[in-house]
Amino acid sequence: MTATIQGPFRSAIAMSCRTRFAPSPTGFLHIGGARTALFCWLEARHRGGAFVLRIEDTDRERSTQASVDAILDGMNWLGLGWDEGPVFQTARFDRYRQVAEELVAAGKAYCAYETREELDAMRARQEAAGIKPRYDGYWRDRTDPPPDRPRVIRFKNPTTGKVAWEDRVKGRIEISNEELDDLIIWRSDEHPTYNFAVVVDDVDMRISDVIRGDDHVNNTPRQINLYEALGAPLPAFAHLPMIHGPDGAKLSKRHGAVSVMQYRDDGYLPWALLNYIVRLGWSHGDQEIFSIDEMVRLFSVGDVNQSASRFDFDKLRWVNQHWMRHDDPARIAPHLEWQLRDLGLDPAAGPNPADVVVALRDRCHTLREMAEKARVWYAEFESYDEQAVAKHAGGRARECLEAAHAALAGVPRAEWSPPAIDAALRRAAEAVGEGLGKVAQPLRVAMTGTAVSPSIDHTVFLAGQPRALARIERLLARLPSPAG
RNA sequence: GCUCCCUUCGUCUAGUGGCCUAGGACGUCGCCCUCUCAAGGCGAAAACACGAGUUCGAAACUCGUAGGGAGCGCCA
Repeated sequence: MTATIQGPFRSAIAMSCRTRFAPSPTGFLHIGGARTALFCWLEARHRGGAFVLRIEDTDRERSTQASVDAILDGMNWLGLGWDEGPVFQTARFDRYRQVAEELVAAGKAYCAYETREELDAMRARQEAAGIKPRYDGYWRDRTDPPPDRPRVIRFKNPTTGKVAWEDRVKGRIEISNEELDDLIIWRSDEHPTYNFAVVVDDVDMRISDVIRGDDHVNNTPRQINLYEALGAPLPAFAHLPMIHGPDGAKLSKRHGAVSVMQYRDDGYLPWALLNYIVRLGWSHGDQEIFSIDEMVRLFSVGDVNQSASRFDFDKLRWVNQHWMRHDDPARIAPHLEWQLRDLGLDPAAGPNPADVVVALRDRCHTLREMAEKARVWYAEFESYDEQAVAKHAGGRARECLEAAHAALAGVPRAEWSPPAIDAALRRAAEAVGEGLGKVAQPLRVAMTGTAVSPSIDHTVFLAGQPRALARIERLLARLPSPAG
C-alpha cells in the first residue's frame, strides 16, 4: 500500500524541479558560467525536471548579439541543451513594469527623486564616516508633491527583523533587514533592475531551485523580501563556490583559457571538460571519471561543497586524455578532424582519423597535440631532425632499412595492418641479425623525420604502403653509399 | 569600514565524534616494462590554518584569532 502511493507521490515532487541558467550577454561563456550551467542542467536532469535558459539583457549598454551567440555556441558545444528558452528579458519589459506598478499601488514600493549625483554624494559621506553605504529612505514615506525630476521606483524593504534561508550548499544564512536598504527596482530610464527582473522571472517561470554563483548570496535576502511582497512561494537557493585561477586569483585571460570555446580550440573533448569541472566542488566518494549519464544519475546540488577551488590545467589534461583513451575512436575522430582542418590539413589526404586516434591517444593529452603529431601522415615533412639522423641512421642502418623495405614491400596490399607490419619487421630484423629496435629507430626516422613516434607498426601502417616505401627510399638516398 | 561566506597533501577532494599512525586522484620523484615517446604496473615524499572549549574520545561540534573571498550601483 505504502509503495503504491510512494511512487507516484515522489515522482510528482521530482517533476516540479525547474532550474535556470541566466547569463548576461556581455561576453563569451566562461568556465565559471559553464559550471553553473552544468550544475543547473544536472540538477534538472537528475530530478526529471526542466532546465530553462534565460538571457539577462536588461543592460542595453553592455549586452550584444555577438555575446548571445557566443553563449549559445558554448552551451551547444558542451551539449547542455535547454528545455525552455532562450527567454530574453528585454522581451518582458511590460511585465516588469506592470509588477512594479502593482507594488507601488499596494504601498510596497515608492517613487524616489534623488539624482545620481545626490546618491553618489550620500554614499561618499557614508563611506567617509565608515558606515555601510545605504539609501536613507528620504522618499519612503513622503507625501510631498513630486518634484520635477526623473524618478525611480524603490522597494520598501522591511526595516526590522531578519531574513534567513536554508541554502542548499551553504547551509543556513541569516541577514538582518537593518543591513539592507530600499533597492531600486525601476530605473529612471524606464528599465527594470537586475534584482527585480530576476525575481519576477523566477516567479513567472516557476523556478524551484535557484542555482548560481556565490557572488549572489548578498542579493538573496533582498530577493526573498521581494518574493514575499509579491506573495510568491520561495524557491530553494543554492550558491556555488567560485572557481579561481591556478594561482588563487580570479580566473582571467592570463591564466589561459577563459572562454569555453577556447577549450575546443585547444583540443579538449567537451565531455572531458564537463567531467573535469563537475569535480570542482562536487564529488562522489573517490570517483574521478564520470560519463554524462553517471553525472546525471549521481549529481545533487546538495552535495556541492562550500569552498572555492582552483582550476588545474594538469588535471584537466589528464581527464581529457582519459576520455581520448577510453572512448570509441569513432566518437573522437570527428573532433580530431576538426583539429586537422584547423591546422590546414586535409583529413582525406591521409589515414582514417579513427586509426590515428588509436595510434596517438596514449601519447598526447589534447586533440590539438594529436593533430600536430598526426601531421606526418597527412602531408610530407620537409626536413629531417639532424640529431635523429646522426643517432639512428649510422651503423647498420642502411642494411636494416633495406631489409625493412623488402619485407614491407612483400606485405600484400589487402593485408596492410599493424600486426602484419609488425611480423614483417620482425622478420627483417631477424634477417639482418639485429633486434627489432635496430630496425625500428632508423625506420622511424625514415617515416617521420624524427626519433619519436607511436609504435613502429602503427607509424608505418598510418603512412600507407606506397608512402612508407617511398619514405624509406628517401632516407636511403641521403645516406652515404655502402663501402665497396 | 560594514555585512555575508570560506579554510584537509602544491592542486581537486574523501571524511558527517571512535573504522584516521587521515584515504583517493592530478602533479612531482624512484623502480619495472619497453622499438622511441607515451601509456601501464609498483613504490615514495606530501595536508586536518592557529588557539581555546565540549566530550571518555575530535579533521569532524562550539567560540575566538589569523588568512582568503564576495557584496555594499539607476551592473548583472
